[in-house]
Amino acid sequence: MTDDERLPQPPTADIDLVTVLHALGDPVRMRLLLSYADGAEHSCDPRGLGLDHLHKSTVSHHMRVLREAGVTTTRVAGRNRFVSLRRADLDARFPGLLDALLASAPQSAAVADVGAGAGAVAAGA
Amino acid sequence: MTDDERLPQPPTADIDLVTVLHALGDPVRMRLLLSYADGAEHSCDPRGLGLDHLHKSTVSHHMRVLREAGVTTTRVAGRNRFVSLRRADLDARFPGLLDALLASAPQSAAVADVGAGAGAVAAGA
DNA sequence: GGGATTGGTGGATGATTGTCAAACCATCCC
DNA sequence: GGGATGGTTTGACAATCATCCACCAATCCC
Repeated sequence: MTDDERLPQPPTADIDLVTVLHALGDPVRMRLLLSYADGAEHSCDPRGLGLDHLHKSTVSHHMRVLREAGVTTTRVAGRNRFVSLRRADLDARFPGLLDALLASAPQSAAVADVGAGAGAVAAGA
Repeated sequence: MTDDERLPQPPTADIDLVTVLHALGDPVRMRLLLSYADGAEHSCDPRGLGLDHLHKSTVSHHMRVLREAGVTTTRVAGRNRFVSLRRADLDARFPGLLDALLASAPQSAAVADVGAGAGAVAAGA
């Protein structure tokens, strides 16, 4: 499960705060973060996340930025990639940051802004 | 004191999380944030902040970005500008965020040479 | 194998952005 | 008035970035 192949990502100690903030300082990536906040693994399919207006490659680009910043991890399983939040790593490196962000974000990054959020693709499944 | 003229800034309710994160997703502005974390008012002089390598207009630009994002407030007194953190506003809008940032930042945005707290400026000069 | 599915790569392009330089403006002080 | 001081504005320029498009790569299923 969790020991599949993973796309390259920075080790926990190398996660840089400014890089993380830069990654999250974009409405699309903030929207992705909110989706990943449920702790579940998500496919790369942006449908249902209110990002239908974006090209697939654009979403792919944003997910890469999040991963390279250390925000997410991507597990490769067959032709699917399962993206999830590196919550433990982020909490260890920046205690309280993620909680504060997730508590504050919905007010500023309302789903209505980007579209209707139908929820996680793989959440709970 | 605090009712001098102030440069334009967004009202508290309009401070947007993504905009704030975008503003802080830059090493120079993160450095400024750390300087302002002492709660004091600071002149626009970047000397002593480890930003000596930057042109003054560049620093001015970064301070404008911070102010327009709602991170700082600027009081105009004579020919001086006194910049300070909008800590109460930020805490009200994003509880815990600033604390988490300031607790985490020094690890990532360490400044090599700054040994003097010459950043804080007494208004009575 | 052949086709469908899932997702990424690379190029192109327009928009932001970080930076410097020089000019400018307001204020203080002699 | 005339400098000197503190800071902003404007313009220019290179770098980064977000986005789209067309094509590609790996995998699953029949």
